[in-house]
Amino acid sequence: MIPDEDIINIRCRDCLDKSCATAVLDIREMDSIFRNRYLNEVKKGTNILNEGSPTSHIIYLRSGLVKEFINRPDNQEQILQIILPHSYLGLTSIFGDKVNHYSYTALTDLRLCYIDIDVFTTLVKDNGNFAYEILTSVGRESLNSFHRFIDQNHKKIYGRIADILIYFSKIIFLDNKFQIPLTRQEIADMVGTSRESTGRVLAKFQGEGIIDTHGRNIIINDIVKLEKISRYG
Amino acid sequence: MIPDEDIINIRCRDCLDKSCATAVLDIREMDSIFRNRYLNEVKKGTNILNEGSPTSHIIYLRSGLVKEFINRPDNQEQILQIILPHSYLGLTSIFGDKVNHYSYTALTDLRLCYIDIDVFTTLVKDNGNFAYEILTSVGRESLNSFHRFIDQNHKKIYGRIADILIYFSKIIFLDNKFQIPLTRQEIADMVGTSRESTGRVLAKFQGEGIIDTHGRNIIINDIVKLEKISRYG
DNA sequence: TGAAAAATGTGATAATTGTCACAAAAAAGT
DNA sequence: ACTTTTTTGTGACAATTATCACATTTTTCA
Repeated sequence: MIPDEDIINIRCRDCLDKSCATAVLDIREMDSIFRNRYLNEVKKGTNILNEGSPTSHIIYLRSGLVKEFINRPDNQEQILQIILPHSYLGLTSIFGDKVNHYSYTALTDLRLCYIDIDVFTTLVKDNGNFAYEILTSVGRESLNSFHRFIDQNHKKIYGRIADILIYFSKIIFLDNKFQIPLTRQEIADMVGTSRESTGRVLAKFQGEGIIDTHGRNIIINDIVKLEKISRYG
Repeated sequence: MIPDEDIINIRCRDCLDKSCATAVLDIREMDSIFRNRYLNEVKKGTNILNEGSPTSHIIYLRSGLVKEFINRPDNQEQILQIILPHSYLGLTSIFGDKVNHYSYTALTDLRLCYIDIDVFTTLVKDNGNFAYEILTSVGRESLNSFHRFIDQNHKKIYGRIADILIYFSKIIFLDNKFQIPLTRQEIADMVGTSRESTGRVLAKFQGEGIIDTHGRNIIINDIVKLEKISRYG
């Protein structure tokens, strides 16, 4: 897909989608990103990165939603998180062994910026404030994922599914009504249960009036009850 | 416990226990750490940090073993990892909200260095190479924990316990014979099962000749079989 | 060394959830 | 609009593992 001319030509310094971290860069530094970045638009469903591949670019998500996952030996997926716009994909993997440790797939149409890894590294080394911002976001991101994961780990499936619903409502869509960008299988892959169990739990929630579902359309009627289930279920 | 005079007085630049990251600091910078660090020796079993407490110092583990864990609402522990000497405790938590997200307890007697967080932050901001090294180690550390956790998540208890045994043998003690610094309950807390199940699995492994156990003393006789169990169990 | 506290073993039972194959429904593509 | 592919629902059954209370062993500490 070929981006519009004006989206191609907008400079990083003028870009409304730029990351928090880049705010600490000076204009010269922003321009160095601009000269070395490559803009790409990508269709829903496209595979963006595969775990194990070498990292040549930092990928910045300007718009759209991305699922981050790993392939397990029993060829099931483990979905780690849904990535929101204005974040980098897999920052954690980038430093160190320069190999991508996670895979990424577009859940919606996306707009991506590819930034050369050497340019990015140079910025980190030359601008301590930028380094600090990146460090902060790596830390926060990994804590978030980790906590979510640990939380889930000791819950039964009702609690896990409740968690997912709350996650999409409160973190991804900021609405009690949304269209979940995942199949039942993928929801299952996110919480580590089976497709069938996932469907059964959603049906049960529906039956109890906690949610309404028609396929991927979900309305949360009773968030309080859902939170109770998340806590004790 | 009061450290020996010569251990108190050794400067960071001369310290044999210093971290890889500090290797990129110049002497002036190392001395700034030295002037602002506080050495502490701590007995086995001591609580070093509690999740939720504000971060005032970076803690560097010079010697000993530490368990990193979080307290779950059902007041069980979830042990995240065993921390080896020459690493910082909870680097991930330090940037961002300046709150400790994990708790730490000494599994053996320890020697710790407390470094003022502002001094540390200044170094990160002033020395890009140092920032890069820290970034690398935060990334690597969080990937490691995360991977271990995900791996465990879809395994049955035999596989999980096998994992733990391999972990202690290959990563912590580098020996097929070791004294595990955890109770059965703690092993259970690490893999997310019950104390009873943990004991039963270890007894079973013993019965099959895969390991020998007398209390905390463990000898791994058949690492190959253990790895097979880890993979398929 | 002896008493108290902590850690571990035991066995039966119950709860949770994955699994299977197939039908039905929905979505995608032409 | 129609075919093909993908996704979802269903119900019975089996496997896994937590739970319980108590006995026993080991460790800790005075």
